[in-house]
Amino acid sequence: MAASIKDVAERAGVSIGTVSNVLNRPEKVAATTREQVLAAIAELGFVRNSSAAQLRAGTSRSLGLIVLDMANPFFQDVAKGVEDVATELGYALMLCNTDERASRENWYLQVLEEQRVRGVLITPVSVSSERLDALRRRGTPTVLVDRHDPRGDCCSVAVDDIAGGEIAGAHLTSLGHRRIAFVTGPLSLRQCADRLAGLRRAVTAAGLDPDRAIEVVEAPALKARIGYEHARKLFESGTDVQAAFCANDLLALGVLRAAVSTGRRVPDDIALLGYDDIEFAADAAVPLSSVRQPTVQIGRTAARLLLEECDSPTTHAHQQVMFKPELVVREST
Amino acid sequence: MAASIKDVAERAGVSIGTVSNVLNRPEKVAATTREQVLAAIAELGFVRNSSAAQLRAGTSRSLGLIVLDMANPFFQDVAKGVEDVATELGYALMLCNTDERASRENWYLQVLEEQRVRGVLITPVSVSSERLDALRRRGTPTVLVDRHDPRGDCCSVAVDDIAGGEIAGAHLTSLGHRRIAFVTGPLSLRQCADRLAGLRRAVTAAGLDPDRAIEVVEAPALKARIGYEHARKLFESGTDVQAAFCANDLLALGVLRAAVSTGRRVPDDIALLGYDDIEFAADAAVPLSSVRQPTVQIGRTAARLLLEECDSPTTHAHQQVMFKPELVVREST
DNA sequence: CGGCGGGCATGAAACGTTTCACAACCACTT
DNA sequence: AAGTGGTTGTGAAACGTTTCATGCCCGCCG
Repeated sequence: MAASIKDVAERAGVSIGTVSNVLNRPEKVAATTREQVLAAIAELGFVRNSSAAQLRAGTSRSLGLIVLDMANPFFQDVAKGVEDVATELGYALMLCNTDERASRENWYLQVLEEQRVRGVLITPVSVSSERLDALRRRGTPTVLVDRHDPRGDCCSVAVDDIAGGEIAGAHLTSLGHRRIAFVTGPLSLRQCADRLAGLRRAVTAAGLDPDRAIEVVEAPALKARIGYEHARKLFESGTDVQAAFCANDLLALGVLRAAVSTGRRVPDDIALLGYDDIEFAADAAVPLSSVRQPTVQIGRTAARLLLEECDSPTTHAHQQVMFKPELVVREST
Repeated sequence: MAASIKDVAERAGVSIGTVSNVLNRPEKVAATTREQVLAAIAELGFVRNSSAAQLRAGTSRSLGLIVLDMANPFFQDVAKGVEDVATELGYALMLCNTDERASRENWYLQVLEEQRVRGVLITPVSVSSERLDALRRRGTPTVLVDRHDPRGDCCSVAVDDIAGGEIAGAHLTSLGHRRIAFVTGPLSLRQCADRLAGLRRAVTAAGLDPDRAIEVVEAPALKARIGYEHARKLFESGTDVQAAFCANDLLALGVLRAAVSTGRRVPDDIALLGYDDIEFAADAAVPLSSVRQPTVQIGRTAARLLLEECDSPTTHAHQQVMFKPELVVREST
């Protein structure tokens, strides 16, 4: 069906090898020959078959990125960072969405390994994955994103959530707040637990008793709707909290809605601090203060670590990169 | 390096063909032989090389999806729909982000064609693309997403934006509003122009003069920040508009912020109607009424059309599917 | 007993590249 | 005239599958 390199060779009246050279090392072939070959390529609409190229080369020029949820702004930004670096270096990116399902993660790992991708960036569904270990064992470089590798047998890029919680707590206590709600998703998520730990540390450092200063509101998901419902219940209970620190911006936006709908003014009646600094945080009805993670940079760094390992697998030493988050103050605190 | 089918064959003491049969038609192989082969596969950690399989088969089991911007919730939902259908049928998805740059679009089209993907779903950067036409001419099925193909030589799935504008206009006029602001992105975008056309039609149908009833506020981008700035200017000018229809939800959220910050009450002082019904619309400080597009269904439909064309290229007839949007009323109107 | 058919396994060809050792040619130098 | 070196081009092998014609073995029927 499609024209092959052989058809091009015949048409241009040269050998197959020469066509291949025009494609891969044009400077090695005489200008006139090259012209003829290029003309033949154009006439036939030839497009290189990368399966054949890969088969022969034994390696592809593509990366896999497996994330938990592409609807999550965090992963979008990470993906953007990865994509930037990848396209810059001529790698194609296979973007894979697990929806937090282990079965899909395994399926994608299988597909990527069959495709012989050069490397894989992944935020695994659970801490340990047999298939992932197998992939690594067989020699495909792997980088963990937003996860820390306890065993140090691959690179990882994460953000220090304890530090993030601490920054948040320091900010709120320095504004004089003595009763702080921590609105969070399931504390079984490391992220949430760490942010709480950091908050407690900061509150303690400010000379308060964390058990009395912090009121934990644990919600079942990190969504705006859920934040709204829980905050509403909290407000209607006649709470005395002066500030709410939320485990992510969506929760915070939900809390903001609850505040507006119960007639509270932000930040006068209640201060509000989010986490992630999603793009929309700055444009909320009351622009939201937030703890920003360097998401795009996480992606870029992860991609660079991966490609470094691909390029020099022997000299490469695994690194555990840990970024520090940063406070962005707007009108809600 | 990696174990090949040949290694497996040796280890299991069978021929290469038999291993291939175990992989592809297990029922054709005697149970005991199959066991041995499977054992050998497990021991060696064999993973099929899909480049070789593809090369031989001449066709791959993957699709390409090229979108303008993965940060846009519209495309996220579309992608989800496509992914659902694709994985269900065992196809892998290559997700490609052009960032609205033609150069990237061309690069991705090249990569996808080299990979011999089975088909391509695309929202092209511009109306006509030489590379895209070439791809189609060479026999790769193509479906346009959120675009209408004027020439009818491929399938397309889009949404009727004129109808959307009309629904919006009918809703607002039925609420008694006589002066309506249309806050929009560049009118050079078909989407925006169509929605305005629909709005004018509805206003006319309500017995009003569209030139006097509608105040067009054309902003340079469909972003919350921009919506805030333009709405603020509008409000401070002492306008008499009673309602604002926004070309997308992000603009509407910006307008909401402007309303809140200038002390206007929504919907009493000003009614607000968005477009797209992004997930967050329901959880804004004032839950936003919006015109919903069936995004996930667009993705599913597009994928199904594509796979249908792949499966029966001869009998397939191109279809131009056009969905109608739907009004979702919440508290902002 | 001879022949036949079904169930399984085999071996080789083919897919479209890349790569590499080698050949052909030319221009110089000795 | 022979040798040297450099520039271009050639042809065949190899990559790991799938597929298909072929062959083998066994049991059954006549």
